[in-house]
Amino acid sequence: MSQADKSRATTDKRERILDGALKAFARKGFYNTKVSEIASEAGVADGTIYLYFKNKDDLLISLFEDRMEWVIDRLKTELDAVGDSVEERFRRAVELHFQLAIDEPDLSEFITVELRQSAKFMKEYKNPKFLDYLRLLDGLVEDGQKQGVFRADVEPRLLGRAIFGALDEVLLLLTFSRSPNRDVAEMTRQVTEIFIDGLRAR
Amino acid sequence: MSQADKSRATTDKRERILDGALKAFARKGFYNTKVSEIASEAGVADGTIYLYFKNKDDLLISLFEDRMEWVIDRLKTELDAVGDSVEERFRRAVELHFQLAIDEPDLSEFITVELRQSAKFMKEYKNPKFLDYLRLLDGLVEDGQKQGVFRADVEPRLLGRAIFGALDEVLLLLTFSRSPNRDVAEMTRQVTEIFIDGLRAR
DNA sequence: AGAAACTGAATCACGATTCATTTTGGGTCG
DNA sequence: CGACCCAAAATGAATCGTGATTCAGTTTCT
Repeated sequence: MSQADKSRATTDKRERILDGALKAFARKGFYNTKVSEIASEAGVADGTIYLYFKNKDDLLISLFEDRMEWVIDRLKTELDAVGDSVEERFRRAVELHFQLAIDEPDLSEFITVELRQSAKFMKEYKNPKFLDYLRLLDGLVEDGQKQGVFRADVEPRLLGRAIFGALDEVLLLLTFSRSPNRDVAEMTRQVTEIFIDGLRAR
Repeated sequence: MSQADKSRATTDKRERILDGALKAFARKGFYNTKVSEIASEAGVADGTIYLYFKNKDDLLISLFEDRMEWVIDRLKTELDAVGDSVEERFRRAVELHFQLAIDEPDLSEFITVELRQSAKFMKEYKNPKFLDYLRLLDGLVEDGQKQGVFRADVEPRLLGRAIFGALDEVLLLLTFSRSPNRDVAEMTRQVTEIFIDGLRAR
């Protein structure tokens, strides 16, 4: 086995554990998930998990960082593809946030439900990936202000936070609503319009 | 001791336990709080808690219901006092939500952090008080639509949810920000204006 | 006195973590 | 090539602390 392959195999097993943890946490939440359940979900022995992660908490944090990074990269890529119009970029950000409920239901459940809980238990640890995501959102507000499209009398940090809250709560609704996939496009339209019209410079 | 006094005393001890639980949960979260910590915070023996609550989960649920009811009553009262203008009522609702961080920091932390976690572990149990609060918010949107002040092409339920998310995320920010009480009035102004302008009928 | 409320030490199930043992897999040598 | 060796990786049964809950005994009420 070459060095590259060996490192690949290692990564794969680590990834299997993260996958298993995501499934398990989504299903029962962090505190109600047994390490042995994660292990069996991942198809490894209990002890193996401790070869890749210091402990259960570390596994949670690692899972966050890994998946948030994925979400952030996806958002950045899609925003780059969409051009310069702040309105259009904003709309796309909203749509992608909601789309997570369809594309990655487990991840969606994990993020919406466990983020705060962990924000708490990580009181000292400053969840940096979450802050990156917030920065992306308030960056949109800031850009809109610079372009003169958005009103200048609001703080981007505050609004970014409010927007994140709104998006995440709707994502939670989508994630848990048993009702057949409500129309993501229409929900995107409504939420986008409210914020864009509210933010627009007069 | 009269019947009224006895019931009062009982209520008091129950209330002491709820208070202790609130403090403890706010400090360390539900899963990291020991029943014995709640007991000592409340000044009762461990076993006494089980005379008033079936188990730790039941204590959590009871605490939710009790405190959310208080929050809802407070909001209803204040909205009644404020008159018919939807804009003014909306502004007041936002302000009261944020004000919780100042008035009741423990409760604020408890609600912002534990609500989702519990929404999860109460998957079957339909947190009715939380739904009442949502209903109050989408009721504002609906009223605005009926009065022709707000646009009719959005679903109140969706917007109520988005608004709750925005408010709660900002409340979280206020609750955890060590920075000296940021200006609640100014934050209220900004968030209120965005939503009202976004919702306004054209 | 009798009931109700309360107490807190003891129980007991649970589950994260450890570690002695086994398996794997590539490198070396005859 | 096959036998052998070693280190790294993996295993999973046993350990061990923890903490929710119980309940026999005590205190407080009426």
